[in-house]
Amino acid sequence: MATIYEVAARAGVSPATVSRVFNGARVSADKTERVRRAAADLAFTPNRAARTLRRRNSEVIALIIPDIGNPYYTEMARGVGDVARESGYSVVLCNTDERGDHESGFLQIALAEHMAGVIIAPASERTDLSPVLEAGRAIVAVDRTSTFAVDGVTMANREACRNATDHLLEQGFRRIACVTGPAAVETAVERVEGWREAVRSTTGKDPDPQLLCHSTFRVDGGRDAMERLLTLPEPPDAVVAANNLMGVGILQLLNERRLAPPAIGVAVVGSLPFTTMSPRAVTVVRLPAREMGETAAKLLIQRIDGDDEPQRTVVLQHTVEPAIVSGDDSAPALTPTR
Amino acid sequence: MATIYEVAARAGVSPATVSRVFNGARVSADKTERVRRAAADLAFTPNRAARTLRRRNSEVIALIIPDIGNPYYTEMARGVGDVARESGYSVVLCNTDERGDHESGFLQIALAEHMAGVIIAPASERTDLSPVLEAGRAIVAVDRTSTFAVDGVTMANREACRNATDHLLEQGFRRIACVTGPAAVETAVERVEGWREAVRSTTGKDPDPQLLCHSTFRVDGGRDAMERLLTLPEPPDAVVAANNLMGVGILQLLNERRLAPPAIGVAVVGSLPFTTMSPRAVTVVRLPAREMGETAAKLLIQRIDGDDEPQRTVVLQHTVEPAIVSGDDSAPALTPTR
DNA sequence: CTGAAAGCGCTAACAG
DNA sequence: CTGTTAGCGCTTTCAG
Repeated sequence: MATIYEVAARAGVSPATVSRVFNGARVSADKTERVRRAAADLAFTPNRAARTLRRRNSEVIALIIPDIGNPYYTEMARGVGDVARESGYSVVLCNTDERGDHESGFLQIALAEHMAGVIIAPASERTDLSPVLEAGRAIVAVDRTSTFAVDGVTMANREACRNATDHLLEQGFRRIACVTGPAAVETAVERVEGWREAVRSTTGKDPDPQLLCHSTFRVDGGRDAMERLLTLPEPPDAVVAANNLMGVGILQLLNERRLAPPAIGVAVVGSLPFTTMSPRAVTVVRLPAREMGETAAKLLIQRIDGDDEPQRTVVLQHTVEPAIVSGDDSAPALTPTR
Repeated sequence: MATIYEVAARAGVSPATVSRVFNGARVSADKTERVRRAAADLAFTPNRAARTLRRRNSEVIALIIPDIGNPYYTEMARGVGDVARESGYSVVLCNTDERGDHESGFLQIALAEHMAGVIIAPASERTDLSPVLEAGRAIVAVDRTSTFAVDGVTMANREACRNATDHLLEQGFRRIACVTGPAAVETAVERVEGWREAVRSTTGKDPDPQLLCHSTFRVDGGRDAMERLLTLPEPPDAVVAANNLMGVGILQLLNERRLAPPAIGVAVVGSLPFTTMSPRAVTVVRLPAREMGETAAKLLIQRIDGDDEPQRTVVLQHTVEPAIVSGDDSAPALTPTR
């Protein structure tokens, strides 16, 4: 690892000039050329730790997500990565497993490493973002909002789940269960509201509380919840899954029990990326995860670049891919794989 | 962000003593206590850039993978993360999208940031790892080997695919296709060999070359390949997918064409984590991805800690979860979800 | 056990 | 446009 001094010596210029060449400051063509050549000869790469120390600012963005095993977040990560790379930032992915302690650990590290900014899907609405704010670092919340004053990018969760439920109602289902995530997670709660709204506005009354199941936002969570629902004295005739993974779990269990749709109505909020069944019997509400990542990254980079407009929140719109209950079953699947 | 000097002043000691307290060097109990208190009061966090600059070594490990959208790699990432965290390292995930240029970019960054080590699933056998080696940094290759002299952790790819194919043969299939990844990817090729071996040893002759399909290691790749295979004058009666995502694509297409197993035999090398079908009709060869990550992390940390034994390679064993062709179909699925 | 002091490699004034 | 110089915050000899 050659240093700027060795390059300077070899090129016959001062270290400052070398630094300037690598930072786009004005340097005569002649010296620029000599520096470039010397740097190439020595395989020089600027020492980022030194640069960060000096500038009190690095070129990396932390992306903190609750579940790296969920394709929804990895798709989002792709969006963040693409936009960030275009602007010269690297993204480091931090997986909290929905644990608050890991979350604050990563936040800590982001500050200690002087990272340029952080994009976080907070495990809780009350995740303490104040250290970041106080340090004057850029931050944007994705997927879930925060009680702290930060920019945000979210989905229209209530509407998404309402749309999903509406499709089930249109198909004639009347006893529709809702399987959602932990009550502490905002998206889980908002989606329940959408479900309740839809049922209420069609049937004129609140859904049976027994039909609401909280569980984890994972495959197991969906399985467990569905299992519980099936043991009800009066089981549901349809179910709406509040996230993709729960949808997978629900469908797995139903398949095992020989209850696959259309025997029972199923709608899922979120895409089923790696499903192997023809998804035509399931209503899927596609959430633009990648776009969410891109938007968050753009917002963050604007802030890093000094934008100090008032706090903003962007709400992204979903698209509904309705189940086909009857019709030409040999047509291609409606849900594109990628 | 308080500095070590402010903490020192508040505790009435020298900066060196503060440093010692935070690095586990011997300091009197009295001063240790005063330093701890002062640090807490000031919410002091050591500046990592400074520490890294000085020590020429950071506490982060780079994990470079070709496809963050593949659950196989995210499972592996979990394994790496868990082991690393236990030893006080943070892991940053770098997604190359199977692109050599991104790959070398990340390698560059890892060096420039003086990261403690890197774990890489090389996009190609010939990915240039020499800069890392020359810098004396620890490195281990996972999933795929390297022509460079580095430690490695891989799967028994040939055997895995051979086992998968054998199960198909045992079920009586005789015209078995193999759908695999790019010919440039080692795992893709090794798995083909396993297929060929199995076919040869049972039928006594080489498989029909038309039955071998190279494509991308993704869902689309599996779909495309399967589609091609079905147009053959003499289509296969079974197919072995060389990775999980291709397996998903193949099953999707077969479902759409109403050709789902057991109408056609299917075996997959790799788990089907988010599949919604009952997987009992499909032979799955489970690859211990998480364990691979854990092993790689342990190996890497040993090297970081100065171990200079000769180069090592660990080969992990898979487990076969055979398809159930006949029998009690209402039993639980054989493939656990998590 | 503790403090003083010298950098790690880079950038950013400040002169010239 | 270019060189000199003074640190960024931390660790680590080297004395004491």
